[in-house]
Amino acid sequence: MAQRRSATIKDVAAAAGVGIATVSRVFSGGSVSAATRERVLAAARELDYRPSALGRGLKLRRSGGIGLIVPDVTDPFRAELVAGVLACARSLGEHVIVDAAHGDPAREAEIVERLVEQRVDGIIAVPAGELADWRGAARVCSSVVFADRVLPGLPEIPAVLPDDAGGVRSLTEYLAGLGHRRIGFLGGVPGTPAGVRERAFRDTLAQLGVPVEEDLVVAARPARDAAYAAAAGLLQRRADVTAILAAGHLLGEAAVLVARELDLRIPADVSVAMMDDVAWAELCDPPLTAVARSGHDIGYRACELLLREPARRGRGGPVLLPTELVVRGSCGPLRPPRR
Amino acid sequence: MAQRRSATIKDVAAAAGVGIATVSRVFSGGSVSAATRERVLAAARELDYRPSALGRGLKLRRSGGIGLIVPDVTDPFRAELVAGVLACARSLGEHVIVDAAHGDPAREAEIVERLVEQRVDGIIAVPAGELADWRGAARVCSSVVFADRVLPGLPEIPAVLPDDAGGVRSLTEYLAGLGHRRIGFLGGVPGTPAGVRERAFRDTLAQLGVPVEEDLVVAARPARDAAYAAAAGLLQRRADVTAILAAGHLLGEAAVLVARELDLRIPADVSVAMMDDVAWAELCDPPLTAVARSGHDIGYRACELLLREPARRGRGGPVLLPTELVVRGSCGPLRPPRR
DNA sequence: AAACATCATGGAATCGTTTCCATGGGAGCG
DNA sequence: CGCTCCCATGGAAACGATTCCATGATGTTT
Repeated sequence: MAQRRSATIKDVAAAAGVGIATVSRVFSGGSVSAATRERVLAAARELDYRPSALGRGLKLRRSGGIGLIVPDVTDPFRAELVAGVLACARSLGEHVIVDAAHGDPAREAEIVERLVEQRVDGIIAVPAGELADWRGAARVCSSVVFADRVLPGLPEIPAVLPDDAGGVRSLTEYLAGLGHRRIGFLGGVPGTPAGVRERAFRDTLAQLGVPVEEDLVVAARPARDAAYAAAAGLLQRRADVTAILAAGHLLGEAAVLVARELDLRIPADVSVAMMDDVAWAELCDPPLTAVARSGHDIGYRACELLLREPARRGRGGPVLLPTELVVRGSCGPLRPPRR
Repeated sequence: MAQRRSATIKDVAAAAGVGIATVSRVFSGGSVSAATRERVLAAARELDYRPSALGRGLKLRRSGGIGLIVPDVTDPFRAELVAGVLACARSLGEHVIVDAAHGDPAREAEIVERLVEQRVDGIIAVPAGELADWRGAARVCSSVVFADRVLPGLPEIPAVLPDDAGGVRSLTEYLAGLGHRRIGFLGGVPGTPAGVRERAFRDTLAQLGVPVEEDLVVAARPARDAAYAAAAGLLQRRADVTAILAAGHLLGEAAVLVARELDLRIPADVSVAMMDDVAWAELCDPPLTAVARSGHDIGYRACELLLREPARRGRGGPVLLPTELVVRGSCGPLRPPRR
């Protein structure tokens, strides 16, 4: 029972008195007579045999797994995305190799390299940069699907994205509808994909006839300290802003903390709304108005695109998933300015 | 350049005019003369060759990856744990196959089966139940380390655990020190590993000479709705509780929401403290006092135990990692009872 | 200068599967 | 009864790497 090395298909064949081809058929669904099948299964059970995915993978030239690269698994939105990929992959019988690139293109390139060596059946990535050999990976052994983000230099890679622009637009319109005119925008650094959101903000304001004050649009790296600094800078510099639109949950968090620090009441003194409806938005006091994009759906959809719709991939541009405005209590109508 | 099938070691050998053994040595660190090595690398680059982990794995009988099973990757604490495992695995050159069992032992058993077939070098699990063949997995191809939780029936499996008992003790002592005597305990269902926390709560109270009222100890399944129901039940049934100790972040969240619903001010009407220092604890108003256990450390340590200290595994019982009481503003001194 | 140790190198076996192809027997049909 | 057809089955050749072992060419020692 406790054999030195785990049983192989050969051992099972010998024990059942059949050829290895027959054992293989039993386990991978070939046609085998009922009696033989039973004998083989009994022998396999007896020997505690598990087919080796390595042997099979070598022969089949695929590992039966996919790779998933995210910036950070602890970000609640990314965690949801991971969960979505996991759910879809499981339903399709594939396993998932997950790794975090932490926003570092070099690290990401290493991960891609490794996944290609593993001969994964495909890669889903929230890409950090163009350093990795995305084209090579897509060509050599597997296909690539981007999720949540795209890379400007690689338009041919299929992608599944949240409708960020639509989300920002609805937030902006909502705030403007409440009467706000001096709306602070906390966004990401210009070079990054965050540009979509800032653009949507500007466009919507322009469309509503509200002038954009450059001074009210600030950018921060995606990190807690940077977000906090940006929010503090904005709120201290411009005591006359009446609303803050945070382009991400880290920025929203920063806005809330800074407001509390400065003794500004939400929404009496300043309204706050953000992108990303993470769990704490509801726990905040007051609960935060936010735009929800479903990380789960994005991950699930990306995985489907990768594994079950090879034909549709990349046709008709990226798949856009809808966002939803969740109104809570953090935004109020315009009041006379403070001070 | 865009060959039909990706280049193999044979192609590289032929292109470089050497034997395949030499190519193998170049890539896996054997001794090769500098000139030959250069020729081989040039040929490999030319052919865009990547060694196949499948071929290597078959020969070496190991895949170079480990498996990680958690109940749910979207739980912030579990996400941190995943990040810790990822960090350690990366530093040791292994990849990680992640899957979520969602608390279902049957699903977990399937995942274990799959990982064994993949011939992973080891499995780290936050186990859901004893249905999976943990012993078999540990024996056949890989070793198993439990993280964050253990299974009573499997004491021989090594484990890395937070010092839950210590954490609950410090919370209980803290609340009692503020004068609280009627402390409500929101815990997990009895059968589960959550028992450790309840036991620590009871023991600490006994030690402090405070009688335990059974009516104040309630249990909930680890889900939002169940947690909310438990918290609501407790606070409505016993309007005289002056403090709540939530044994997990979901329960803490429920306590905060229910208190808000019932118009109880924190900490004026009721003090709230919880296990798990998740991100929103700081964003809450008032910020929540909590006990921090580092998911990252638990994951990292479990991975180290699995991969680099096979000798120390399982000796001297589970590894206990310290917890830390983070005092914020959600607990106040005892006041005259409400009503 | 002979014997020997050292080193780079290639050949070949091996890891555990899948799958093509050949074989043999039984059933169906004329 | 003989022929064909089909189906279950086994043998053997991949798949792409590692590694033991043998070989020849060096360099070292007495």
